[in-house]
Amino acid sequence: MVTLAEVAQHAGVSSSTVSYVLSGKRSISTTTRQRVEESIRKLGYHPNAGARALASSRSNIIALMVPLRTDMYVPVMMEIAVAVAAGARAHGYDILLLTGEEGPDAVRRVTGSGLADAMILMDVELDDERLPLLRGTQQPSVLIGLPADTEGLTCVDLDFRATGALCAEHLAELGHRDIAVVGEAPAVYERHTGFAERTLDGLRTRARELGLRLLHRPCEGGYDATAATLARVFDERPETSGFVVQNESALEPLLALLRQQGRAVPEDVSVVAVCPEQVATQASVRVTSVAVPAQEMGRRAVEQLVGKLDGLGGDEVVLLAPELTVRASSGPAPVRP
Amino acid sequence: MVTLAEVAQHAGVSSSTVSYVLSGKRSISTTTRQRVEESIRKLGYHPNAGARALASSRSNIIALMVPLRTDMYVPVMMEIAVAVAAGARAHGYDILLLTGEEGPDAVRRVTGSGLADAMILMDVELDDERLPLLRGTQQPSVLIGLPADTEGLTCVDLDFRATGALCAEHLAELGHRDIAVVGEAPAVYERHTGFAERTLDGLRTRARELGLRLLHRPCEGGYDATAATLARVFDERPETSGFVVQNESALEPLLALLRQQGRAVPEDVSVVAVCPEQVATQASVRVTSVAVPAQEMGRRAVEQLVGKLDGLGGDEVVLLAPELTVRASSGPAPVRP
DNA sequence: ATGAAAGCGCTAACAC
DNA sequence: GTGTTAGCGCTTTCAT
Repeated sequence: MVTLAEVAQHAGVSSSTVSYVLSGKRSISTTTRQRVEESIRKLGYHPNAGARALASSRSNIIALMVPLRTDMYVPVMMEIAVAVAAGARAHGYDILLLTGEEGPDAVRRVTGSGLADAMILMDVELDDERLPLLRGTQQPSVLIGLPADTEGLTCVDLDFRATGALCAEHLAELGHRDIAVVGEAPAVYERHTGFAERTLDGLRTRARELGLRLLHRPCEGGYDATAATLARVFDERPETSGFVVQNESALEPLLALLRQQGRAVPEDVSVVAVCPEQVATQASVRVTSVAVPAQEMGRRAVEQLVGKLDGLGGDEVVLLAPELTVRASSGPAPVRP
Repeated sequence: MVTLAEVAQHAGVSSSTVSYVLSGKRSISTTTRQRVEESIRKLGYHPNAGARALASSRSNIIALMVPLRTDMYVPVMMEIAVAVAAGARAHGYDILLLTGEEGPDAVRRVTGSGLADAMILMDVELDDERLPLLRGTQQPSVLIGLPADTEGLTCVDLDFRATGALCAEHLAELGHRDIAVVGEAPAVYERHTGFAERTLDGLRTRARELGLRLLHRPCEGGYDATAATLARVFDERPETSGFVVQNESALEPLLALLRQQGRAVPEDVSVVAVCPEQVATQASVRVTSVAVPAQEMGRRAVEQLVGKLDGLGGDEVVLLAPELTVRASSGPAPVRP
């Protein structure tokens, strides 16, 4: 293994000079720099991560805690994770992947050992058990998601309340009066995941203001569960002409079911979804949707975190404004007989 | 920050004793051990990762390289990644997440800096550009996927050739004679990803042996692309009665399209898919499928790697045997007029 | 069964 | 602009 000292010797300079060439923390004459850089290349030198972390108290690693539940809104999570990884690398950081499984212990382990300089938490619950620990630590962190109390925390999330409101508005403008919300799986609500509850809240509030009737049903997703949900909806509210789909794995089944039932989209029924663009555009009907900007969320989270690590910027809640894209699945409400 | 020396002082022992209590590398009297453990708890001591890595030349970190392409067979990748992370933790390792983006450079960076003790590569191409580097390194590694030449490498993968063969056999047994393969996106073949080509190979070989006629069409997935593919298939081979779907994002669209065309599944057309269990069971028809055992692949990869790190076991190719589960989408071929 | 002490490779004062 | 050097916190011989 090539060490910094060997590089120094090879270049005929002191080890600190090599170190400073690497870090750029003090000015080096061009000739010296070139000599050092050449030695580095020739010897194939790579700084030792452990030694560097020990000496500098910085690992240049960001921990990313992703939910263990692999069965839920997976594509979005993956997209965020990859965006975080890419963004982190762009700032010189590597990503340590933690699964939610370990829970708060993982936070302790990572902060305690200095394994990571900072952390990003995904899938934050409204009253997340990891939050007290974060508040009590020096370690900078950013949440992707929004807990009930954001005091002392930095959060990045789509403004799901506005998202819900936007969906309600869109359907209201088209003349729909009876709206059904195909929600997330019951477990998501039981865990009090912020985004699900906020979306619903935005939906309900705006619906009330606009005089819409709203029916909300959690839905596991998949064909059978969606079929059951749909049957219940039309049973209880036959007049329903607008759907807001929150669980993306219920989207395609819903469209297929409506088709089977002879309900035309968007002539008889309008459908609006909250999902990644890809899902909306690849479905059997181009679906009017509010995109979950996974990439941007990941990118912004890293930016916030790097800002904190560099001592700039404090706690802040970044809520991304939702954008609704009208596609082929929504249209004027059918004329009532 | 609490250091090992502080623990030692608090417990009234030398620092080496504390170190040995932690590592268990030499016998300690019960009384001493208890005193030390108590001090550790009382002081809230956490070993410093950097120092440990420097002194022991082991980071207890495994690097995991996942493909950057977030749009492809994502759920499987995510499932594998999470399984790897969980498995690694169970063996005392953390996971460093690398995106394929950096390519071979990431391998150099990680091996050179001692950031990770070993690495797991996903999404391996038949002639992957990272392989020469791996062969030339001391760093243990495991591939998830199978390159063309496995000499000197350890690989874990589903036996995709057998998977293809299994699908062909199943349809042949049911009396089907004209089979169409809805393949992966063209880009997947262009990159010469092993699993796609092997599946096709297994399919073709067995089909020939069984006297089946086989039509293979790459397919981007999504509704429109699948519709186009389906149209071409029936155009060229109107007699087609069996489908093997390899691209999971073409599965639900295919089922919906067949339904729309009035082709009953499985009475008129049989469908067999290669996909995760969840996709097969949540589709609009319970789909006969060969499961991609993502969890087990991740688990096995970690086991292989830990074995290597512990000096046991050498290079090995672990091919998991495919299992076909018959569900509602496949049945006897329709009687020809 | 325990201690003492020599590094591991790098960073960052402190010198000049 | 460059060199010298004292640690960073831990592991691991070598002693006893």
